[in-house]
Amino acid sequence: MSVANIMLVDDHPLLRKGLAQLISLESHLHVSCEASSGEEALSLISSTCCSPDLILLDLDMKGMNGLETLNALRQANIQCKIVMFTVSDHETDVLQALKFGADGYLLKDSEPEEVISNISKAINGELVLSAPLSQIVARSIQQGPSTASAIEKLTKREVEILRHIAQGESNKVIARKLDIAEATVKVHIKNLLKKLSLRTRVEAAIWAVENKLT
Amino acid sequence: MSVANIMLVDDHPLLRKGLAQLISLESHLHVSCEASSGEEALSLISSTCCSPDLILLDLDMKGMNGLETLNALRQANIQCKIVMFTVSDHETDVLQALKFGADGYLLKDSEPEEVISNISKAINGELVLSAPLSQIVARSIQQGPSTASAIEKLTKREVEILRHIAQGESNKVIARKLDIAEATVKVHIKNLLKKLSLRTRVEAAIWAVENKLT
DNA sequence: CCCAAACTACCACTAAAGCAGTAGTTAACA
DNA sequence: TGTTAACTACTGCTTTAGTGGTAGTTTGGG
Repeated sequence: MSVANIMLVDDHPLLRKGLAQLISLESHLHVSCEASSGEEALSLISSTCCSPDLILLDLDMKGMNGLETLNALRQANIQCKIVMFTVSDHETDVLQALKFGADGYLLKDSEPEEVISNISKAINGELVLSAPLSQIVARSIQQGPSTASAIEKLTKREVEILRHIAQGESNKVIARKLDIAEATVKVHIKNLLKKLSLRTRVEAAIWAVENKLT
Repeated sequence: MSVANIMLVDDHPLLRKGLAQLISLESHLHVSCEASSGEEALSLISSTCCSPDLILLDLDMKGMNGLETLNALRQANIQCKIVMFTVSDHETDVLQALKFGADGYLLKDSEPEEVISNISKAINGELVLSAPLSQIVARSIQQGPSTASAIEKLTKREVEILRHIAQGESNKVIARKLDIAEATVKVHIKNLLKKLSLRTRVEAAIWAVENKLT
């Protein structure tokens, strides 16, 4: 293969610089364009201003986050390799990314050499994961598709109510805001707790915060 | 002034590379050494292997975090400029850092030019803050030293119990684990809620998680 | 030595949360 | 068309949480 074009999507300019510089040291890799947000990435891609062979995509961005961007890109039928590049080693993020069609998931605290070699592998069609993540993925497969897409099992209403719980609101307040009976709120909470295998609203709030549902 | 020596402390090798490269473009700045953890930074400094004019210190690191490192450096009577460099715009982090004697607080999503100019200013003795933070700091000063060091107002026992709340445990469970009466747990919670200006254990749990007390 | 703060404990009470079961309406779907 | 899932609502009940007040012990600092 000649030279692979790479697109960087990250809202930290400095990290982009670091990555770009690192990549520029490799003769077979070339950073063809950069975006500082999911929205920008989408418009760049769709306007065919650049057609990278691989996209390095940050997860934790303002506005449209990495997973949403990934999903949007795949919906738009973008076929190039997409590798997530993030600090999050949360199981849900990893599994969601893979589910949405990511070709890899690398952690930002990896060694530079590892990042480069993984990018190269991804370009050649390998699915690459940062070492610490293999266990997580393996474990989740053993346990079945339970913990991972837990949130997908929730109905819209349940997710909505979970967000309110994660704001510390009481059932009464939630009921008033959603204009439904407090009893109904309780029902939804009972159901969502069961789906998430949690026991109390406190655990639900913690879960929501840790999974950035806020 | 001739050339200012800068030390980078961050557990992301890539970000260090990016920063180093950016800084190397400035003739009056020079990266004299790097550390990937707070512990490493301390040992490098104390062994006088390097004596930087300014330290760029990440907040969110494994092991010893940025605030602890900052504190340790100041305790060790290190007089050089120390500027925090992080993604966190949490009020508590900013105020804690300033309290511990940081000479600045920059956000990682700043523009590179802004970072460079702020580093230069810090070296010249200015206290530098990323733009979005000025408001936060100003507001907190208006409101008095309340929200900031909230956690410092908590007693050891209260912090301990707060951690348990942040695990989703009930009063009964906490009481059993700490081998005290449930009524006592309630008293501690009542007190810590008041100190943190919160109303329920759910809010406390959220607070704890968001402030990484877990 | 005394004081203040922290930690402990109890009581009584109100409010909130959670569980179980029943049941009506709507909308999607086979 | 019948079935299922989601959303809604209610009752009744038990458990947990939270507030107020009182009060004893311990501990560190002036």
